[in-house]
Amino acid sequence: MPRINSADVTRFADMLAAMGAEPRLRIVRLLLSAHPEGMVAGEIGQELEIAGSTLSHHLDKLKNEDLVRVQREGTFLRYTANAQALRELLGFLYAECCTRNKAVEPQQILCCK
Amino acid sequence: MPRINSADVTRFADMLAAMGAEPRLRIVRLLLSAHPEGMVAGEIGQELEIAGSTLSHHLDKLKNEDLVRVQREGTFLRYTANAQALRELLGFLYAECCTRNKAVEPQQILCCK
DNA sequence: TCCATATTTCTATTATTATCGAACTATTGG
DNA sequence: CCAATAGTTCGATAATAATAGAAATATGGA
Repeated sequence: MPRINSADVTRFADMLAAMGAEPRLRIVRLLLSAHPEGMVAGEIGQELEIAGSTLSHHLDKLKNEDLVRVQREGTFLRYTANAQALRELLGFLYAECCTRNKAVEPQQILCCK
Repeated sequence: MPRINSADVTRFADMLAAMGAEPRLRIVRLLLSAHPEGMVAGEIGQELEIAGSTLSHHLDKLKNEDLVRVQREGTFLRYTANAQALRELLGFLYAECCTRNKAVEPQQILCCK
């Protein structure tokens, strides 16, 4: 069981905050649904009807927490969800709720049939 | 697999936002570590060194998202983590990452050995 | 080089959030 | 009823975040 230190808590809080805004949660969902190809910024904005500059700001937040990755494709920028980061976040929450304590039984979660 | 609608996304975003502040994430962690007994407000504030009025504000946010429950014990108020709400949040994230899409393999998470 | 397109960065505005002392409310015990 | 204790609500301030139009930057192609 990994040891969780103060810096980890700060980091996971930041990740949760990044996902804790409706436009950004929608962005992450959309990128997951398009995983692993991801989507270029314009497609995301069109799909979610977010103004370009606003979208850019949200993508920047997600990028700062390493929840999404970006790579240039000519004049486009392609964003993808970072599965590893999401894995770590889920692992943290599981450790907190299911492993470290007995608040939530693992088998009560969807994935653990 | 449960169908996720727009209202769900809003609700989960709000829950993530509630956990996405370091003081509140610490509160939830603390309450989970004391689960299922929970802790009275004063103990939480003492442990985390948060001023009373500030703590009250954070507990209110968590309560609004139903992430914690409260009950009076004489002159004390005892707060407990709401395991069911956490279960739903974890289930949602799992569905998004592992089930609905293939971004994160279930067995890569701690709980699914 | 110049143009068109994609996206970001800048700038400003508005809205939300965090913090905490002070005042208030609730409960128990005398 | 009064005092003591626990906790919340109020009020003010400061900090952070969201939004979006306009200007700037980056890329590729004519």
